[in-house]
Amino acid sequence: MLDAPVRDRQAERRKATRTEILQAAWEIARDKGVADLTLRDVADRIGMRAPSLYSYFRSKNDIYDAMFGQAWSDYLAVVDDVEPTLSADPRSALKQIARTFLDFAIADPARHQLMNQRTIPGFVPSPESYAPSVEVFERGRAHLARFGVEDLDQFDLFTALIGGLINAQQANDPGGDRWVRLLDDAMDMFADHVGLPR
Amino acid sequence: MLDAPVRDRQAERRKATRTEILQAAWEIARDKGVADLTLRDVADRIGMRAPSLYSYFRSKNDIYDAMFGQAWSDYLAVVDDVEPTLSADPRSALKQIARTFLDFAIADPARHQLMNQRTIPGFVPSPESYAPSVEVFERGRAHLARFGVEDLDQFDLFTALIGGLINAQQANDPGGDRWVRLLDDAMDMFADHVGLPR
DNA sequence: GTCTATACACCGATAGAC
DNA sequence: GTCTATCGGTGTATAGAC
Repeated sequence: MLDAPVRDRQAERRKATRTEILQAAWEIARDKGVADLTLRDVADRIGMRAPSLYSYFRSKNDIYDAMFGQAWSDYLAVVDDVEPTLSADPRSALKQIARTFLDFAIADPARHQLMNQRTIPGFVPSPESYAPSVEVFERGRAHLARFGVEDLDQFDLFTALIGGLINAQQANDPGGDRWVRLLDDAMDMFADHVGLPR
Repeated sequence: MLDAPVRDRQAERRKATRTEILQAAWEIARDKGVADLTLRDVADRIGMRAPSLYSYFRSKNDIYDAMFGQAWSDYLAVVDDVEPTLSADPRSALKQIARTFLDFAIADPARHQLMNQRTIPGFVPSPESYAPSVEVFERGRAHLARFGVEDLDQFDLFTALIGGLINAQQANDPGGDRWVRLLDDAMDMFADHVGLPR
């Protein structure tokens, strides 16, 4: 009996194909909207037939689920990069945290819709895909707690405020900056409310 | 040549059928989600075949458009009812205005999605259907202006704040009250920010 | 294992008989 | 005005070629 090979070339290939499928799906989602994604479009883009995708994902919602997890993992990586560079001044750090999230959302509205809205019929993220989003949430909470903002209600208000600006922007002035440019003002309002020093 | 009849029975009947179609559409939207609405379901509910709907609406998006306009007109009627009863105290009135909008949104999530999110593929409200939402917007702006909150940026922040709470509620804790119960606190935060008396 | 061909049920929309 | 029939498109399932 032979030893198992050190590298599992087949598993590597499989994973590479999955990545290729997801990449194509993201391109189409950015282009036509995440709700207008079709399996035939995805397959076409990588030279496959639609049913072949079922060798890599159990359903279309499974693809959405992988995209959801990937998006939040990507943002978690952004948080990892940004966190060490955050200002020691609470008010400045608050604005940096908010700005980072907002920039990420605005850069890709389709991704934001998938990550933060529950708008795709029948799609509910799996616990595994949901995990990185929970981690991002906890990171933010922990960081604000260092400033003395420890109340969950206050953190919920913080996230709702940022999300509200993003949603208003995308729904009422897509591509513009009417709401987005209010972010710093909004963060000052919040900082005052929770008693951060000026 | 005969005089035209005083009542146009045919037009009345036509309008009644349109109303019946919309009513059925709302029931299904509430039940299965606004994005899961199908013409066959709507037709079935009123004892028609799907193609017959095209005698009353030019497309499915036309139905969405009528629903959009109806929802905002309904809310405008709510505003009409509530406005005379608003408190003379700016801070209290602010909370009443916000609470009214939030209650309307939470009472029917499908309606809120249609009214305030741009999430249905290919649907863009027509100018006629958009008009009542503009009117609601102007009413709110005018009312806040009476308290000295005249800056458009401040009003935009006000609407984003309320919408953010609603969206966070529906996306992360549907049916609960984790974000919704923060409304009064959020309104106090905003009132402080714009300098309303305590 | 990977992919294709084929099929099914459903969708919005249209044509045409009555 | 309402119907039947049908079209092209969708997600999904499966049998079978390689």
